[in-house]
Amino acid sequence: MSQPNTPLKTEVKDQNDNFFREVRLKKLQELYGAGIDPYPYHFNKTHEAEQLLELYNHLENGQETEDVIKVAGRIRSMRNDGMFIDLHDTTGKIQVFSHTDFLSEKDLSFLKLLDLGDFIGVEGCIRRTPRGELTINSRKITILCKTLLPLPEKYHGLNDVEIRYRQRYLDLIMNPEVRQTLRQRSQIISEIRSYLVDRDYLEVETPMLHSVPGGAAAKPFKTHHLALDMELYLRIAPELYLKRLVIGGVSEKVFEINRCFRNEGISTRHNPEFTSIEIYQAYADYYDMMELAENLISSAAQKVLGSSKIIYGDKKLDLSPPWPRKSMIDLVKEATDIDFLRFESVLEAKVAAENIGVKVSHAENWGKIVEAVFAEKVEHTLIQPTHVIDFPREISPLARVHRQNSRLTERFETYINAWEVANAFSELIDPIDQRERFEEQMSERAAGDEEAHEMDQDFITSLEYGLPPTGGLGIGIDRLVMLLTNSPSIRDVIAFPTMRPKV
RNA sequence: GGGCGCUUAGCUCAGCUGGUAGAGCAUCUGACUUUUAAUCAGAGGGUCACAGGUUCGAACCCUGUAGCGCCCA
Repeated sequence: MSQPNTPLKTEVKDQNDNFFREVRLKKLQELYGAGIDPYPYHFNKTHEAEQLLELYNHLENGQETEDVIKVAGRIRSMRNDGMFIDLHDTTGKIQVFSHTDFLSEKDLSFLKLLDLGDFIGVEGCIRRTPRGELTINSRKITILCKTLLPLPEKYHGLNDVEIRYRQRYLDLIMNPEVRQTLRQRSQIISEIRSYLVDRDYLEVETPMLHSVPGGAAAKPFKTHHLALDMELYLRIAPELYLKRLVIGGVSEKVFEINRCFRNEGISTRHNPEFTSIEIYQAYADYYDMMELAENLISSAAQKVLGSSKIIYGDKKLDLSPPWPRKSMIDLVKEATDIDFLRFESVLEAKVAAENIGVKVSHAENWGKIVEAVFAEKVEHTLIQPTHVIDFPREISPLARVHRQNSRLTERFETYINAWEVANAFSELIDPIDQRERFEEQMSERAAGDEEAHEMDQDFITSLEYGLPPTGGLGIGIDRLVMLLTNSPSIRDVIAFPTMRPKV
């Protein structure tokens, strides 16, 4: 229960904020006093700012019209005591002109109650000023929302990265490129979705709450269900559920675009919650998935940016398919002159890795050693899109054994700008092999690898009812959006990145 | 987890060798009234992230803490 006599609690940071609020609260009271509702319910706008700029593109300097239009937006600038207002809506800016020729004394005095940041609706006639600015001669201004706090400074804007991420709404108001990036994110996801839906892939949803976290090597977030009194985990990947759907035959082709959660550190390329797409296609193998990855990504770039050649930082990236396919073993051989397939024992591989300065103290099997050498010696060289194919079996417990070499699997990861952007396999469909892989993972877990996969008995059971040959592909949406929007940090492409609470 | 750096007015930033707080924008008052970061005059606005320490004296030096950033694992 709230106490009736306690003053209204606000999010005000300090006394100075109060000073700015006091001024605006006074204006708010004056609006009420004049019988004006500072928070009305509705406004009938007829045009967007950008639309007007196009519609009246032909209007010459100094030319006036009798066309009455209505626009709405936020006041971003006022000059000459409110005589000139820059009104911004989500499409752009239009200038509003208020003059005694068109407005009463009462209307003009109302202007004094407006502040930068307030939302207003304007009705008036379109003209172009002698200096060429498209302008509305206002006949009537309606306040649509009185603001209580001032916006950051208009010229230098908002730079403080901490405020930008914590109060993203301010970042969005002040920085057009932030709006642009988030709009492009939406478009990219939308294009990926329609590419797949157009080709008869079925979009599905699988659980976010897992009793056994699976489908990836990662530490999960733990939570608790009260009524069932049980531990649950936020999912680290949807993989095992999506395969169950293919087993069930809801569709031969399914995909899910949704959040995953991994309990690990934060960096410019990692956020604890991130968006991925996973796609499964019956009767397909990893070669089909390579083509799908290339087509999905290049067509998204084409649709959203108008080109499959993109610029990221100081690099030019060409996403036009096809992308080179190189085996992990060969890439390591090219970089180090060492053919790890030669080594039959873990010890031989370990010595070879250590001889070239790669630390493998925690790598207790051949596959992990190869992976460590790859990560250190090769990864940073993979700037242009490259499918790295044929991963060691030990680090790929959900991928099918390679048809030519039983030490490897039919798995690939796609690297762009040295980042892992996609991960895909010919899925392991043999239930007996899958059980053995899980058992190997369990012994690694017992040996201290917290990220090793857990046994999922129901998944094995589902495989025993039969998963057809299937190709699976996962793409990290956030990193893809970073690449396509030239964003240096993953936080730039996530509207509300994870932050530690302040105070 | 480790290293380096940042934190000063609402915002953007100065602040010298340690001597007690500055500018622009924003706000308020007034002038002006077809401006384009409008202009002019004046005013108000500070727990210098937080907590200790050194010192006659700390935004500044030292230690710790917090948040944030970059790099590394």
